[in-house]
Amino acid sequence: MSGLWGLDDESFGDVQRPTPLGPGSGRAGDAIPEQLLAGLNQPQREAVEHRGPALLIVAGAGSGKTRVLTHRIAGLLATREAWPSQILAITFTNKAAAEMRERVEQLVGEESRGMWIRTFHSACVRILRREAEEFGFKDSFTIYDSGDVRALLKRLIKERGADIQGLTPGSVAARISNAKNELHDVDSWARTASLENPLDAAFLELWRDYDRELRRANAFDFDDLISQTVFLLRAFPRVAAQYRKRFRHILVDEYQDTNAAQYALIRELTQPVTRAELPDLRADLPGASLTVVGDSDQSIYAFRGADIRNITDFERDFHGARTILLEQNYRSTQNILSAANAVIGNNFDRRAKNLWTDSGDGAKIIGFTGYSGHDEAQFVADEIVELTSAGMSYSDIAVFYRTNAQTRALEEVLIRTAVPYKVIGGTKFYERAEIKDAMAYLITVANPDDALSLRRIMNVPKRGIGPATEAALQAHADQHQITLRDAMRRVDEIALGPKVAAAIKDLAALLDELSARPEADPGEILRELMSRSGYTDQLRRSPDPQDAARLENVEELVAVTREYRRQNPGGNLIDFLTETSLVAAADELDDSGGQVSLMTLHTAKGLEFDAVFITGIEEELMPHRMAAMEPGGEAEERRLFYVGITRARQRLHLSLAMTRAQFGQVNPAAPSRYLEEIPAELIDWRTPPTTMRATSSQRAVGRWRDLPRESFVTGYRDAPKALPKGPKREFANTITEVRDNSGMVLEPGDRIRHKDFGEGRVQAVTGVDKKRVAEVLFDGAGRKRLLIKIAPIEKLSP
DNA sequence: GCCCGTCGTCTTTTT
DNA sequence: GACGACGGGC
Repeated sequence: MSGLWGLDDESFGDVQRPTPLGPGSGRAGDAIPEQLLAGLNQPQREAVEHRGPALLIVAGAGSGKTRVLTHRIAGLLATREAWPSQILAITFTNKAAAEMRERVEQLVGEESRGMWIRTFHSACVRILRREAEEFGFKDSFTIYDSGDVRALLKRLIKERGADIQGLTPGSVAARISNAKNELHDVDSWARTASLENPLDAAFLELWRDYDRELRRANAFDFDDLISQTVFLLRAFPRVAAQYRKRFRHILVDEYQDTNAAQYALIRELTQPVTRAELPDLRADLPGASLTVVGDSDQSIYAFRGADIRNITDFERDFHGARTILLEQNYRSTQNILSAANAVIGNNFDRRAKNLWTDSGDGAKIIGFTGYSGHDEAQFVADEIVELTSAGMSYSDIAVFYRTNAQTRALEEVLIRTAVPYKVIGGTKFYERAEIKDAMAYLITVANPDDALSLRRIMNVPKRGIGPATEAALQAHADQHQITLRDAMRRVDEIALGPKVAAAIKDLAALLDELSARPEADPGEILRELMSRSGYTDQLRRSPDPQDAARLENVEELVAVTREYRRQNPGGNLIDFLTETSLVAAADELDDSGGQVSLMTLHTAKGLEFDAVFITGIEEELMPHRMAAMEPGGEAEERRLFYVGITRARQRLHLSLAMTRAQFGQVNPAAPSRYLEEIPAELIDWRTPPTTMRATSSQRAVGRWRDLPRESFVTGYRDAPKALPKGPKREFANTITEVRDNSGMVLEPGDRIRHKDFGEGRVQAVTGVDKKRVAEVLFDGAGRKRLLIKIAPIEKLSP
């Protein structure tokens, strides 16, 4: 236990200092400086000033909760009620944590050093690494992401032959995750389950296998990070007492998204400390003061165990709690807020809350109904062009959708229209095979016990180590109770061909050599691994043009690791891997980029933009057909829509399509029920939706799929006029279709023909090279900007 | 052991 | 329409 806290900036503040203040003991001598209170409205001010054991700040969307939290922290420091090291602020994303840290630093300067402002997961990783030895783990443990979990389960299911029972990696992973979020372990779950059910019995065995494999690999999954921390604090009271003594003020953001395990963690950390537990205390300490901020209307993570009761029952849970309501909105126009209020008002069983602003009605919400997802995407692109030519910056615009699959059409059209964009989340980069390979190499170096990563790279690049050889190695490992990595080192003991044996030995030697340098620059380790393993050579020599792109990706990863080292001097390989494991989608957001942001509605939470597009507002998509079946799912989907609406500051666009492609198949789509909940006068429909929904649910889907287009048009609710007719639009689709117009020379005045927009005249040409953009006035479709290189156009005449 | 073609499955949201 | 599983030919 000694050396628990090094002499770094996080050493314990002495709680017994001259102005000792437990929660509830009243205020310190110093008053909160007026500059920290200036500009706050009355409830905000109260939320900053209140002192007591527990405080719930119910913060409606855009009501300035980050401001309140940061000013509250600054106030605690300025009055000397707390030392920085006594503050623990917990968020859900790194971006939120970084923003909070930055804003506190702006308010109090250097003094913020030593505070823990972290996500749930990274705070827990930190505790687990510090206590690993005590707990029987190595502090070099690695973290399995959902892909790793599935890969492991896939193998285990196959080994047990459980696949015939219909158990899939996905379903088993979800069940284990849910159970762990409920703070179950295998044994406690077994006690509550009825094991006569063969499916449950098989699941239980798999879970046991899975946990055993994780332990053997010296690895944790995401859910373990929280639950194991709770188990640790419960099992080792002395360890728990250290943390309880240290953290005197705990603040939790987005409290409505906490699950049972996270709730338990907060409970553990806010328990009092007695002298019996920590003899060096001069007196017993009351539990830390707890401040939570949240909004039950924005609870959208029930599917991963978030329990809305954590926030609704807060006052009952935490004795002496005070609740403060923030309802004044500083973000959106009244029109946007009215729409949001109207939608969320349809959720029963909620504490009434009404967002308001004094900043005026603003523009009307714009609505659009497209024929197809492509048509809808074209609307989005056209509006973006209009907004930006009116002076709005790309980075102030965001496009939201319910499912990641919807990005395809949007991306195709945005590329063609030359709108710069970035897809947030989707985590594409780290999911590429070559990046996963490179990361597996790094993990294998950092954590030699991790057999999953070792298996992944064992035969990449090809070394002639096939399934049979791998099985022989594993058998040898099992037989001698050693790890797979040990078995590779001792390959001489196995009867294998000389070529394969030499390859295995070489690989083991390379990995061991780099494992011996745990503090080396991660970028340097990666570079050596990639070149000495032959990985880069294999890509370089390949005739496949895609391998050139893969090589570039690997090089980009090397650049990422180097950048990491630059930002975190002394950051070692384990630190780097931890950070990359815990990045959330929202963390990728970079507002300096000058790009439109594309993301799911879930990712959008906590963000705001001048202009927002919410797309795919259709039945089956919003509410999503899967969610609608779950208990409480329909209400949660409504909250999701509400979250999307309230992200917009100035302009809100709502769009849907009459048909939506899925699996390459086109299906009819009906307007979402939520659209009808918005008062009609708030929306200016460019093209209104049909009232198809009323009948669609009663009709066999196949029946009206074949109806002529006119039947879509008749029966529009108060439709001013029929949808624009005209030739059926064919959208040039896949961007993978190789089109290269780089040779085409266009000048103002040229006539061109576009595949979708028909004929038009070039007005101007800007940009250089691959990024040349033509501004074209089409005879029928109006003004468009096109990326010349890839636009589906042909030149007609000079 | 490796390569390549065919066929079936799948998609909700994420730390 | 993408990806993985599987089987046949080398």
